[in-house]
Amino acid sequence: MWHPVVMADDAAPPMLTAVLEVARRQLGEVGPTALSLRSIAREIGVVPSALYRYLPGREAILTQLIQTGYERLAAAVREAEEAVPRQDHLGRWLTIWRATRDWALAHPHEYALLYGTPVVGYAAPSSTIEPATAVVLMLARVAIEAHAAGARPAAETQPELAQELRDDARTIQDALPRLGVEAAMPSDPQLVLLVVDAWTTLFGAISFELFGHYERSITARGAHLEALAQRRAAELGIVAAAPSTG
Amino acid sequence: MWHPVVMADDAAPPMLTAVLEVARRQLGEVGPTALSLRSIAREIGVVPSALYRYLPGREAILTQLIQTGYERLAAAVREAEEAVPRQDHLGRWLTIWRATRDWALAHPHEYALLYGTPVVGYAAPSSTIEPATAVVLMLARVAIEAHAAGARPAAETQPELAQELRDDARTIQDALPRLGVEAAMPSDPQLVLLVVDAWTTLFGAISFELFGHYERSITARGAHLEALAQRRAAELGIVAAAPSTG
DNA sequence: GGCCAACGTGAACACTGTTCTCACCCCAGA
DNA sequence: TCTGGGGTGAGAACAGTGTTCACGTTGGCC
Repeated sequence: MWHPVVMADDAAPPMLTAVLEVARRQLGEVGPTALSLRSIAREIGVVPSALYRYLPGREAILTQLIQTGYERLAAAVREAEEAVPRQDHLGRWLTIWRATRDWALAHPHEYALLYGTPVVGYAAPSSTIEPATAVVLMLARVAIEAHAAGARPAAETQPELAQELRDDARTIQDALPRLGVEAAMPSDPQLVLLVVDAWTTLFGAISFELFGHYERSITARGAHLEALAQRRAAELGIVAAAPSTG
Repeated sequence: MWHPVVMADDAAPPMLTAVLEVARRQLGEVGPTALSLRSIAREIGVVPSALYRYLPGREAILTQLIQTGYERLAAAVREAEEAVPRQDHLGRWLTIWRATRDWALAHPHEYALLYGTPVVGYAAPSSTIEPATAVVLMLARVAIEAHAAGARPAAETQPELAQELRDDARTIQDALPRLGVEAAMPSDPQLVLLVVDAWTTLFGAISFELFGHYERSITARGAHLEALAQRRAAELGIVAAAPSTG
């Protein structure tokens, strides 16, 4: 059992913030598994055991980094997306994809901590799964607003869906308002599932790129992600807004 | 520098095979980063330094496990796929997806070693990237055979492709015969790129499932992967072969 | 002024990967 | 039959890790 410092946001001990600062800096250089508590203490100029006054152990540092990592990723993507005109749904959609990839390339080890092999144990603490939903929620918001503006999913990509999957879709749909997505959504479960599809593709592609699986096949990584984003947008019926002679 | 035992397939030292056997067994329990050379030596009943007669270090064990891991995955998927009638392209396609997921669920740590955060260093040795292509090659073969049988990609999912991406597609296409895929393929780059898309989706979804990102959203994981496979098949024009009253 | 709690130190333990020296043992050649 | 010699594994050692615990010091409050 461990009780000190309930990690309340108000008045965080300066040492704690120093630990997380140094930890994130070192994470930019060495990767999650190589991140060393002793090395962090060394850089702060303190003996390793001193950190145990503020943290229950090494895993807690990683958990904190995961949580703020999701928030930093979300902030970067949100900032990029908000610069695009609201009615340009395709532009917003593509921007989310690009900004996510840009952030991942700029912070590969931090990305690996979030989306690579879990290192804290195989069940993520619930405190880390809520901020993790930010990017998919942004995708969902764009898809919903595009739908409200008349976009319709391509009809031919509609296999018969298993009932349990329809139930998942409905549960997700019902949870959206609570997560800040004002969803006056059609009862069609296809929309949510297509968003989950796109979300999976986005991070699947970035992970493949960063983890070396495109090594001798796809070299035009940016263009490749762009094509994926376009295809997923097309499935959702999200098309270019500007005057296009199509 | 390190020279003994060039890892030739003929007459591998029994200790070496024992190491890899025990290593894979332990990998089934603890995960790649926790895999310990000392623990392996302990189980064999030998002192740690003894292993250095046969291996240059811990990373070499992981590299070996990666290589044979890809081969084991490929074997499992191939066995399942070969049980499906050749002309049932959709059935073969879906079987590849299911078999890959089944193997991943049965060997989560081994899957994490292959498709999670790289642990051997950020450039995979070239000996490990060739067997890694087996699954995507199987997807490609089915897509090509379906195409030869008349399947055509959906026309509307065709954004203008960047030239560099078309070049990648051509390079891949040219490499296929050398990799055992007898490809009398159309010059359309779309087909290869759609296969890469599907490949990315497949492992993206499995990684999301295993690494906990579907934790409170998608619970019907099997049905979900099935839907993804169906959608990717539809984009490639792979449809059910049997008499179906559409 | 004295007390108490928070703080950081230092030593220690149990691990890890890796290197090096040393003894053994078996087999080839004289 | 004796004698090397080479491959083999043991053992100790080094540097590093996460974690625990007992010990001083120090600063603020009564």
